[in-house]
Amino acid sequence: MKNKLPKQNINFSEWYTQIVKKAGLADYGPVKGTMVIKPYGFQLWENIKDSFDSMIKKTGHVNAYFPLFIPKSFLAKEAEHVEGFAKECAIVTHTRLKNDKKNGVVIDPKSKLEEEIIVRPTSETVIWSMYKKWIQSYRDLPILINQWANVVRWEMKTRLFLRTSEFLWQEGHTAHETKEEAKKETLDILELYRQLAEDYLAVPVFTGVKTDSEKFAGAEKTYCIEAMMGDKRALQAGTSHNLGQNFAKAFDVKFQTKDNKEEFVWATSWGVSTRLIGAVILTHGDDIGLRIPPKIAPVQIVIVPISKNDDDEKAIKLFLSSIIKSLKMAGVRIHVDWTNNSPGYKFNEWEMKGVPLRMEVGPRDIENNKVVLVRRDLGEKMFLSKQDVLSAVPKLLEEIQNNLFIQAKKFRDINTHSVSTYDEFCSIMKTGGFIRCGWDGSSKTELKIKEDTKATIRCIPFDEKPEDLCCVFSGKPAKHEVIFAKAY
RNA sequence: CGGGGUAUAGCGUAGUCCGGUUAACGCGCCUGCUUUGGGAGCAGGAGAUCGGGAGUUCAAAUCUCUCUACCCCGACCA
Repeated sequence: MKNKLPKQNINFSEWYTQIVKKAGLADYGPVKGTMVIKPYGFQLWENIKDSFDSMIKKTGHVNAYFPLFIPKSFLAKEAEHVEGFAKECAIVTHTRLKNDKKNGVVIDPKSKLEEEIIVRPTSETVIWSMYKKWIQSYRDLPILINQWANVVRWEMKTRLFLRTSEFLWQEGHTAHETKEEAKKETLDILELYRQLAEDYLAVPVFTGVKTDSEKFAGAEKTYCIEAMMGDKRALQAGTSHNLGQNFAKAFDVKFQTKDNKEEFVWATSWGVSTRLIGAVILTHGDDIGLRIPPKIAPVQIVIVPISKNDDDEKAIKLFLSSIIKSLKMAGVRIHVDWTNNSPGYKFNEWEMKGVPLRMEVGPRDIENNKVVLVRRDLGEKMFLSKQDVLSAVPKLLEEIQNNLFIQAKKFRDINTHSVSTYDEFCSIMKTGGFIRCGWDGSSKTELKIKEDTKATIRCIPFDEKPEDLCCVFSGKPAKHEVIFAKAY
């Protein structure tokens, strides 16, 4: 055995970094905190992206593109927003380099910009500066725009996919006539995020509201999906913000109502990022490698031919041609590994890359008119007749998709505890997991618990039942039932 | 950004404490032949100014300083 991964339970963090690199998902870029997404990882992203893109198009949203560069002054228009992002902005101050005998290339001081430009950490400000031009009357509303883009946040500590200085995401920015409509939009999108996570990524999530201290800088309310990773820590997988009239006021975006009154526009924004790939890895991965849910897997079935000579190879190609053709027609993403590596090598390689199904075809199978199928999620080996393969593969892919979700949900549920005393709370936090408990609603309590245990309130779940609960920390009657966890 | 650790060929390591020939090994890579049902074999070959820079010395992978990246633990975040 070579090229082995570290065991998850020995060093989960190291396991993560290694699998990302070994499975060919990504590599480090030359600038600190940057990431190269390699073809296998990018196909995964494209599949996630396409799934969500069609969801939002079905609900009336359209794509557009706004610039990477934002005037520095824009960021200052919304007070909380500056506060939230000022500390992590990349700033363009000059526009030219020049040659220097001593130091190679240096900044040309003559090219200093009058007003410095920031690289977007998120696009609310540019977008609302444009919406001001586009919106006059209620007839211009709603605006339901999304963009697929890169953003830059200068993070101190970075990790591939989970937190990089530059990342890819989608950001939706909508403008509405009424408060209710904006709220509905925020919640409708959250529901799409839940579907994306659970039905496509097979990642079970809690849905809920962020507390004030955890909400987006500039939002009235932030709704989120929160998932549990394989090390029992929480990952915020998507957020949907009800921005109220904050950005409309900051950018002076008013519209005329039907009865000819002037009113500020109501706004939402929402995003998911390449972090979702991290969620997939950390939710489903095991000591062998990745396990990618079939719906988003770049390769859904890999075929490993086993041939002893050229005649075998010819026979296998012939045997496979009709199978491959029909599977492709059925929309199955298929790859045949004709490399000269040994079968054992290929088995390990593709298991590490998380391909849901493997088909083995050798002389023995051809003789019996059969193929071998192996499920990545269970390691189960099956022998199927050639005729049965076509109907079995789509069914198996569906089963694997469901099973990954069930396994992840089971894991999350047994590691989600309801507690009523702070002693219990602390002892559970030592071993990890989610805790559901009462909270008195004060930021002080929240902060104190964070200082003690490193756990934060991931969300106030929609299905909370605070009625008979007391705050786990203060003992006061609970204002909310919340979910605590250590987060990524 | 603070504390601790690591950095030697694409990957994993030995050598570093105690400075001294041509920097060693396994895997991978290239060529050829033989192979192929759980990480194939033989033969030949390429590949490292020892993370970067500065210093001490007749001599530095080895000692000193500094910078950078990664890992673990804290503060910030999607």
